Amino acid sequence: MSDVGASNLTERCRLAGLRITGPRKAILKVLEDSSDHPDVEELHRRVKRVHPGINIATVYRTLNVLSEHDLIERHSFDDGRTRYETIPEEHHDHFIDIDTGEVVEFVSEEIEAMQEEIARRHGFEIVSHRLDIFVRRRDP
Amino acid sequence: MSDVGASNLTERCRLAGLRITGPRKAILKVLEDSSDHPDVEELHRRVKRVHPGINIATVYRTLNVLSEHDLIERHSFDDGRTRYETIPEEHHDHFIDIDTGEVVEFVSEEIEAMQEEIARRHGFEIVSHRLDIFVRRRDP
DNA sequence: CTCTAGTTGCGAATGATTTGCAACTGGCAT
DNA sequence: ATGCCAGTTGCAAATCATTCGCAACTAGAG
Ligand SMILES: [Mn+2]
Ligand SMILES: [Mn+2]
Ligand SMILES: [Zn+2]
Ligand SMILES: [Zn+2]
Repeated sequence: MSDVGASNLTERCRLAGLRITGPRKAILKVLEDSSDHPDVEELHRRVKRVHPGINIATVYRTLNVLSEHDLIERHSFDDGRTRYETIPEEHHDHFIDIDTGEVVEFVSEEIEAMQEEIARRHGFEIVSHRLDIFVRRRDP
Repeated sequence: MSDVGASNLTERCRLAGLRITGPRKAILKVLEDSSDHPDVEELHRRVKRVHPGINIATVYRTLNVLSEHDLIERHSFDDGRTRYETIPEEHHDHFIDIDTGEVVEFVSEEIEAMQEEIARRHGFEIVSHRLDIFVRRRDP
């Protein structure tokens, strides 16, 4: 039970030639189960619940490996620690509520298209980008 | 001689109630004279040329004060160190050439407008944002 | 089952940035 | 001009997130 949706991330790891060890299984599961943007400490905390002995250095190393293989995404949001999320179905950018720290995702085909357009005008080819919009709830 | 263009930044500091000390004069001058996006070490190097005794902790502290008063802008660009630039006449975003590290500025009214639009749709008010586009020169 | 390169735990090392503290010094008030 | 004192500085030590060295494991190919 609970094995619904054969772990895509684990399969992708295998394809990337990564060993599927106990600590990694735990980390992958936590990543898949997370729908927010946790930092390393928080991921470590979550992973310990299923794999108590895990060391935070292992979490760091595994996240680096996963991110080098483009299996997860790394974010900054300017609060000093790096945050992570699984690669989404569809690319999105983020609103960060500066009052609550809440992160809200959004998609804008128009903005994406305009980026391509302006990059082309400058003779550049886009490799990646990040659009972080720091916001505050509208006074109603 | 060379005192052309009475230092706007210094005046803004005075208005903000900051003391204009020797070390600060030097830092402000370097910031005004820089048209790139130097990091703290580089700024420290440049400041030492006009004020040899300055300590890097002072540079850090001053940059923090200036940035808290919105007199300069802080950037990340994902290379581990924080970079700075004076607040520009007109807001702009950045291309970062991942091969050379070169930073190129651009302005897109359209993208700015779309951000406002989408933020409004989500019930947010934009406080600030950052759009960093990591690029590579087009194969000609 | 064996063997080995990949992985892990642990503690020490890094590197950027911050901080405690005593010694200075702008610049407003006499 | 002179004095005063909160803001500032230099220096060294402390933080904080992240990385690394290394010896002990172990996944998984053959
Ligand atoms: Mn996201
Ligand atoms: Mn710029
Ligand atoms: Zn985007
Ligand atoms: Zn912008």
